[in-house]
Amino acid sequence: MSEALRPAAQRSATLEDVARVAGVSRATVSRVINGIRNVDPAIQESVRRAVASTGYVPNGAARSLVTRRAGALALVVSGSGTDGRDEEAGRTQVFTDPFFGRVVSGVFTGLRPHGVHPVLMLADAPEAREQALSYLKQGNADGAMVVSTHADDPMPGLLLAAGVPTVLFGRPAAPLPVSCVDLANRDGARLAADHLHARGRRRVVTIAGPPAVRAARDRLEGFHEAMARHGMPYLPHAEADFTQAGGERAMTRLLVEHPDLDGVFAANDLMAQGAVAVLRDHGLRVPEDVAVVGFDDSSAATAGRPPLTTVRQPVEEMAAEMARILLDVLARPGRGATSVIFEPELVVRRSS
Amino acid sequence: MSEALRPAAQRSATLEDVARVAGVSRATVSRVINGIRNVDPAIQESVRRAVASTGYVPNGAARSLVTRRAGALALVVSGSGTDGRDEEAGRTQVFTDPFFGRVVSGVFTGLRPHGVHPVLMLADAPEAREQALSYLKQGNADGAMVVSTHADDPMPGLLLAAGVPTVLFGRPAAPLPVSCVDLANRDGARLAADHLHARGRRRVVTIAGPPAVRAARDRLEGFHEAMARHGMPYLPHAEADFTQAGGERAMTRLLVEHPDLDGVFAANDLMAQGAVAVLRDHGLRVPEDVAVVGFDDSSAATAGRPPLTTVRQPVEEMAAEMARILLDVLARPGRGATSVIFEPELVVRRSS
DNA sequence: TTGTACGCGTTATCAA
DNA sequence: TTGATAACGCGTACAA
Repeated sequence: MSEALRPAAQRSATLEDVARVAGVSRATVSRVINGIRNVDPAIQESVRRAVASTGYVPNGAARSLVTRRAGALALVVSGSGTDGRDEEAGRTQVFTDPFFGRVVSGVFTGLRPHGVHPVLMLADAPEAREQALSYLKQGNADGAMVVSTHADDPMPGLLLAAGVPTVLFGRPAAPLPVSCVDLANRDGARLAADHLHARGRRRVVTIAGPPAVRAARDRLEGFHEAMARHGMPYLPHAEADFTQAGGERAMTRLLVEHPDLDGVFAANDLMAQGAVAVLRDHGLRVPEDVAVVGFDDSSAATAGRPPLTTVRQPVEEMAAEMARILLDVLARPGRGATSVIFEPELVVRRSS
Repeated sequence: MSEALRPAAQRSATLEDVARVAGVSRATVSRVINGIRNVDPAIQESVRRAVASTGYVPNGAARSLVTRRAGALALVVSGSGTDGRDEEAGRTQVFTDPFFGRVVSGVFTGLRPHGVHPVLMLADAPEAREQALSYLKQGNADGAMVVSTHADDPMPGLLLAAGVPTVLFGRPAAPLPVSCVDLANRDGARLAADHLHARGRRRVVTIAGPPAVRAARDRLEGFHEAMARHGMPYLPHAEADFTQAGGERAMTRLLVEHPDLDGVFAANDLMAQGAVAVLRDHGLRVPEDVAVVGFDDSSAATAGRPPLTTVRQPVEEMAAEMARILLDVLARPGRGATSVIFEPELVVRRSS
């Protein structure tokens, strides 16, 4: 149709245009733009003027075609699919979890100084995984940060096989040669155990996370180990799904089977919050009757009443480090895998 | 250095390679890849085989250089900066809010069918805005979905001026010719008002959101209008920042000034949750002594005790629609701005 | 239906 | 220090 229909269809200025205006060659303009030295200051100035007057902005595609850099990194949320539930509800569940928000926040902290943006990818089903993988193989992102929920998540392996620079949040299940950041989950659980024991709790139960999640298993095992050292080798526990509702259901079951319990350790704050709610529903006082300890020190820990004693996981710092590691791998490839393990910390509040 | 140091540095296959293997021209391979008809089935087959054997994957940069399409859309969180607080803490605040998670979830719903991924951008300060803007101008994303917190956010205007296809979550403050999705916030507030009035509450207070947020203002005004129609023209209100902690502070203040209040309307669920906590701290029963109504129907509404009566904002649907509109604008440009207003719905739970 | 050939906007190499 | 010029990998008129 007529050009008139697209008023501002003005092909945006190219290097060529700037060069013409400045009266130099494309190459020189490119050098100025990319801050390469060896350019006459006077020429630099006139080029800058030309850039301003033409409103020139480099074309990202052309640039990455030749540099082989996309200037973007993927943040892959690699899940297990939404076990039969409504698909969108499952997604909302994942993205609404404070954990996800903290990861995003930390990633920004790590990426911002480099002017890189994260592209979000959800790999929660085979097709979605393929889609994400092909997107990465196309070079639309230079590397991937992966936070996966299931221990048997195939994504890390697939990325590695595809040669995509990758860093994981959480150690890989199989011993893959891949960089990662993680928390010393067992240590964290031990802190909780020692604390509950020191508080004189002797009938303690655990609300564990999904056994398919490595961090969940580590927390459970670490807790049980520590309690065993305190002379309490057999502890009841119920499994839940890291949600508050799941925590409520688990607490309800445990309360039926062990009405005399006096301490609860939950593998994350959301479930701990659910536990507190159920305990109070049953007329039990927290912490007088039952002490509750959570895990993560997320916003959920301070949202309820009473605020939760919890094991702090510095998610933001970890995510920022994950981003930095990836950036580093990109900057000088060929280096071996790095892994950084963070130490948890007990935060005592009023629930214990 | 020596090539040997980079084992798998094998330049990935190009169209050219595939063509050679299949014994056809680049053009034909391209046609097969892009599903263009008029290709002999036999040739199609041999091309596919060649693609498989070479492990060919199209190069995104080269492709978008010629198609002028990035295949990515930006999700811009355009804030006001972190009013003096710690920068990362403010970010975590934003990303941890259930609202953000729901937006992300909905965006995925809208984008997934088209194989497009959202690249996340945080424009919470002048530099960040510039960075985001230039990223978009470089063509790294084909359009932007903007959820901005402040009414006087310059981002929509800047994007429009830059010619970036844009859709807003929430009407623009100034009457810009830009597409958007929004909620009929005043109607929602009216639902809450009518409900509280029907419940016989006559000493009602409001916890409003930041006046700089348009939705917050609309909810406050809508509530007051409706209450005025019920014969209660003057209602006390306190302003907070949409966080639970803010809600707690506001509730505390209101309680001091109006110890006899019997109803609270909060402009979002997080603040309502905070209000409930404070009310219970003061020995007041919800809903017997004080009825509380929230807004959003986010996960916070069902997290606490009692679960909140609230005005449902279908954030996921709205975000999905925002994505679809943007996709549509991209598909056929030159169309006027579309705006879709969603209707809120009262969800009665036990807090009122 | 297939192939040829050009252009997309940069960066980078090599002379000058 | 600067300027030609060759890639980079792909889509697509146009010709065959």
